[in-house]
Amino acid sequence: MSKTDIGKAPANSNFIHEIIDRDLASGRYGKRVHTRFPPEPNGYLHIGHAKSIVLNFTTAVKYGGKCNLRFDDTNPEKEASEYIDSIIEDVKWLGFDWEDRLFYASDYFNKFYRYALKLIEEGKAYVDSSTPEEISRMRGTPTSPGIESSYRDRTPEENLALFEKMKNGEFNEGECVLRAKIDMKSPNLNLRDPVMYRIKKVPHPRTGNTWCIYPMYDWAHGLEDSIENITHSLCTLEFENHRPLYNWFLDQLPDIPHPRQIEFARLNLTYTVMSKRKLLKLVEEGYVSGWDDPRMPTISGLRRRGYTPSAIRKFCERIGVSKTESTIDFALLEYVLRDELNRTAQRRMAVLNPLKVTITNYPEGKEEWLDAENNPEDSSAGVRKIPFSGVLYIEQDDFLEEPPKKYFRLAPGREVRLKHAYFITCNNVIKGENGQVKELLCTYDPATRGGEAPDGRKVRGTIHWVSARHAVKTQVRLYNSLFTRENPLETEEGKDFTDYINNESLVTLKNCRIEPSLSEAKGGENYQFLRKGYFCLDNRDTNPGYPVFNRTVALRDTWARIRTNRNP
RNA sequence: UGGGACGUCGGCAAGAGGUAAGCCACCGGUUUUUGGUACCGGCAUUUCGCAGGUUCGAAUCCUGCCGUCCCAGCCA
Repeated sequence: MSKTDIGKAPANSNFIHEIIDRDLASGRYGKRVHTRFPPEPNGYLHIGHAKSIVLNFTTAVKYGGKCNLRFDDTNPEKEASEYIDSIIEDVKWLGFDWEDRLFYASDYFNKFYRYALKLIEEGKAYVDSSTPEEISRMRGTPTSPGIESSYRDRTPEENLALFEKMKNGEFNEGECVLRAKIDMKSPNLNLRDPVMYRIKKVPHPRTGNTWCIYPMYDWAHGLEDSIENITHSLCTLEFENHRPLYNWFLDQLPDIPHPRQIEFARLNLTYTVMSKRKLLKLVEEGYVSGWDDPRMPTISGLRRRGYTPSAIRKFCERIGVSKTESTIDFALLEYVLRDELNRTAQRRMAVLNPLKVTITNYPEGKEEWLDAENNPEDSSAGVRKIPFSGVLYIEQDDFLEEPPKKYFRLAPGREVRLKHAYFITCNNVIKGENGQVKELLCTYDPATRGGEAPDGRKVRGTIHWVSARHAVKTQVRLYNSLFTRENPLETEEGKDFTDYINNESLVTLKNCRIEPSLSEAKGGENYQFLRKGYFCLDNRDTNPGYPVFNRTVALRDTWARIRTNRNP
């Protein structure tokens, strides 16, 4: 799907769209649909966020509406502009356009403040001078009601004065908070006089030292939505319990728009973790090289790994939107990716674990340049020339001295096709001191140039190769799942998710050989290394003369499956 | 001894009283100069968490159970 297709094809309906359909029919929001993606800039975006981004933006497109990008920057302790920059980059990279609607909750701090004043004046909010511990204790538990603070009955005048002092920095952090006066006996803990403002004498990335009181999520979020005239505020399931509070705050301000909050299930994927806290731990404790480590489920990690924005979008549309907590099989993500790359990625030949092959009957010093199609799925991709000579490398896996049944590749006395080149037959095996295969002596059939035998004889196996003299030495990184468990959070006694990190999640091969055309590979482009998988240049670690490739995803490997099924 | 939500194939997910879509995974097979791709076939019928009930007819409606998740931040 190209960027211009966004929102045109998807539109698999879901329960949220049904709600919107009804709102549209009833004219509830003036026939408008306006959504928003509201990240907190306290970490990097991951594929779970992509689900929300895709949902919000494509929903807007489907209904001819708009979608804002809004930073929910209400907690300067955790937030940083580094994160703002990365989030902007990632949403853009995913292919979405918020036009001129990039907003920040912090831009509304003044409005929030004035609305708070209004609630105080109406006796609906009060300054509580209890300690955090007292407030926590008085909140009660899920099964027992809370008790009212002794400060709950302060007069509006008193509260106004106190709140003013809070704003002016006349109190220390933790000395007091502004609370909504709702119901300490509510079975919903969120309604037990929730905190609206707390004191934080911390500079804010955007407002600097202007404020030392910062609004809490519940107080801020509905107002942000209302100020931006959002119609449908989509969020994840854990905010379901907050919806009554979202509505309560807006009900106290009857003159401003009141969006509808709808909750959906967040994305979980097998063999990875998705919480910012856990991803941060992986980064900080060095389990991965950074937020953009290609093993990370972050947008930046997937990008570096070679995932395309369109594959991520397609994936997000495929998984559906519901309220059922679910875990998507990572294989589905890989399927969607392969499905795209198969159609778009040019083919190249690369030998990951080289085994030398000498063609004994090939004229000394001769070389020839053969035609190779760039993509059998797309003839417009054209052809390229690849060099052939008397000394080649093939994959170590593609030769077996004692081949098992159904093994179609090279073996002593056996003939195979070198893709795009010739049939070769293995005559001799040269071994090293430890008995390891060092080199193969083969003969080629000059009549099979291009890979077809004029006498019509067939070979079962076709393998890839590179010309030793022409090949470029390179590093290839094979990535596997970050964890060995489908659900790394399901831990045994005394263990945590980091105990299940897959020590084969990164396998670095330093002696690979690629066909010469690959030395012109560009970052951000995907190539299929024939019979191996899809790879892309690692822009960060590539050195002049020594390219580094990341394996984006392997090809399906039926032979590997046969093997494991045979001896499990 | 609370409140809010959710239970349809191994994983997602349609389904809205008329007799269980689709996709991934998995298993067979065909084609193939990639053991890739493509294509064909199989994969929920005493079956929709369980048990009752209503109905000519129930995954859909009613009742009661069971299971899972969320909530006691001055995080979002």
